Amino acid sequence: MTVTLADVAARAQVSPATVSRVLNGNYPVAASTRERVLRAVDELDYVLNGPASALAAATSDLVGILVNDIADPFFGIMASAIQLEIGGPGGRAGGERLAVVCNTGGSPERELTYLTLLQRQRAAAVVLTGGAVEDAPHAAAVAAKLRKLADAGTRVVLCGRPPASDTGAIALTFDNRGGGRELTEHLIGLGHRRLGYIAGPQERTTTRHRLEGHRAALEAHGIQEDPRWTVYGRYDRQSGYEATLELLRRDPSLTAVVAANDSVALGACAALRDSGLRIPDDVSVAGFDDLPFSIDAVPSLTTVRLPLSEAGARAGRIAMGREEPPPGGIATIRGELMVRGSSGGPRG
Amino acid sequence: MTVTLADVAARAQVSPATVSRVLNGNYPVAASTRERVLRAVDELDYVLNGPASALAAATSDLVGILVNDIADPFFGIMASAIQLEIGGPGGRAGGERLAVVCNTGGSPERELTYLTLLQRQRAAAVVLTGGAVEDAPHAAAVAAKLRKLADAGTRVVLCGRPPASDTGAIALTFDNRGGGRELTEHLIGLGHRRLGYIAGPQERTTTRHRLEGHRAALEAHGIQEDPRWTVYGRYDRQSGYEATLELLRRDPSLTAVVAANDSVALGACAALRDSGLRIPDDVSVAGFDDLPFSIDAVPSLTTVRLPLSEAGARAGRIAMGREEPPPGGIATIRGELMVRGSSGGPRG
DNA sequence: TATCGGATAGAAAGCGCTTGCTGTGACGCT
DNA sequence: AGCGTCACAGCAAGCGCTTTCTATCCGATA
Repeated sequence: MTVTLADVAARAQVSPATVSRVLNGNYPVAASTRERVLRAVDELDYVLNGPASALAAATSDLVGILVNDIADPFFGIMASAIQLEIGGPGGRAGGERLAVVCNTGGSPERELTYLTLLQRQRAAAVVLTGGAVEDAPHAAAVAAKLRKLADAGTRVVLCGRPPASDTGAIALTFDNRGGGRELTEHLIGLGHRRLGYIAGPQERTTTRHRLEGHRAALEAHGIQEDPRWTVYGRYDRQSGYEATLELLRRDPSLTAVVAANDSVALGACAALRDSGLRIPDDVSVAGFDDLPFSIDAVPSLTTVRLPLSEAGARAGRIAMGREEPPPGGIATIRGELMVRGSSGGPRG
Repeated sequence: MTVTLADVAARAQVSPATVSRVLNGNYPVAASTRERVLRAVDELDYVLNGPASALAAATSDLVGILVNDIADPFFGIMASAIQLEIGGPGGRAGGERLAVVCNTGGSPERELTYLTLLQRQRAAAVVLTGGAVEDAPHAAAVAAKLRKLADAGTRVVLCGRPPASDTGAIALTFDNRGGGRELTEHLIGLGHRRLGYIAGPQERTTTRHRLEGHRAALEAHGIQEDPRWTVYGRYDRQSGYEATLELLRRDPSLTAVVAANDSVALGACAALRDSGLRIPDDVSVAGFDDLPFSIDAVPSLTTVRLPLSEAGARAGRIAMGREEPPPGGIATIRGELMVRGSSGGPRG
């Protein structure tokens, strides 16, 4: 039925071992023999049996990429960059590895299960993207899993995620706190004193860090924060829309709204517009991430650019062992403030 | 070093066979024994060796999802929906399958290589999303590969892709032609007579079908198309921007621009704005797909909604054998015209 | 009480590949 | 001429699991 190594060997009049070596190309094989084998492979249309090979060699060519939400370009862009470096066919790397993207949907359980699945497959490497959940038991469970993976020889890289100590994982972290701070300082510099903040899900590290940056900026400028000014939500447009209406209801005198990310900011813009407010004349809006669509918003969005592609590429290279990990296994990647049309001085 | 089935068996004082049966749960095992085994599994922190299991059972729990561009929400949304149905952890399905999304970047070679990789892994199913490339040799190669996969027992589903005859693949196709036609008829109905068209990459089926629909509408209404009115490009914003400037250069009297998809339309809007033209007062714009951000454009985008989530979910279910394939193995999914603010009557 | 059949558990044969070790000529050196 | 050295090629032992076939134990049946 299916063609096996042995069939190829028989056809090429060599031993299975030789065929294997030709295919893996890590052992001297005479040119003439190699050619004969290759011809047989071709003629028989032979396809290597991945599981068998993985079993025998105790390694596989699978690389896992965990993302929170594959429909969100934030993750899509990183995943794309990682995958390009991992290899996959046509990527920059030589070997053909199967880079697989796993969608956790932000659920801790699914994250854990995917890690187990990847462990089960004896993945060569795993890259986890996006913020982590701050639930202690879960964090411990993930850390334990990561350590186990690392012990088993799987390279583990965190991309845009806080370091997980004691796990042997390399971490490329985004400076969310610094970015948040810079963004809010920009608004304060424009003269804003009453700023609403639309945060992401409460339990995520990214949410907390960005918010901390925001608050640090307020504090540094002697602005007493009003608890009414913060609303938690999800990282999507609708959440931004609803949260903005809520903010407006709580305090109509706000002159600026800082959003947890660009999608949320877009929702905020829509809500403001629907409320008859002009941007930035009545209310300034700021986002985070600088996703491609942000520049197309009207007015274009002031935001903090995160080098998603670059970070992903680097994570991918490290995962493949093609780049030295940063000293200490941790690198912090800074964002860049992008001042655009959605922010301006407050009215009056 | 690593814990194996045998270790668990030893600890539970049973044979490896019994442990395997407990884990796979398809053979009668006494409750007390089962419990003992499960406890041993837990205590030893045993993780099944995927490759070994796949080898012995001659099947794997991998499901491949091929997408053109993972950074594009069009694919992200479909992939997400597919994955949810495939199972993956926490999905609707019971079994834990590893749904992996593979990013072809629109490259035929990578598409082919990924298919081989999946074949190598003995994937349980494969879902191909997005339009195909019209290059004959490549199409034949893909068809051959799909047939081989199907023969090997892998379920193959095409989602948003034209049928591939003789391959045993189930196809859920988007009615791009019909959608394109409807969209253009809407504009014609508003009074437009000079319509520019920004197409996608020339060699893609999706590009051709949408354009054919557009032209069919023109013809049906006795509008003689001017070759200058069509510009080919890529499916991204920048391409839309550039193409629009080109269209404006070629014929400044255009009163409407139809874009190959929403991203392109957004670029078109930006270009028009930058050229001092108002939307829709001076020029109407229309997109395709109705991605989430389309409603946030200013003005919001008239477009054709494609039920990406629904289609993806259905493809996923079919791939898992949980839904009957459509009669004949082919289903056409229609889009729905969404009339919004970016289209209006021509000036004058 | 002798016999059966159902319910479990085990033994063992692979699944298809990799790889350490063992030949085996051919070559170059002294 | 004799012998160490290479460059290759093959043997065979697994890798860790599944699954067929067989053995065993028991209560049930006649």
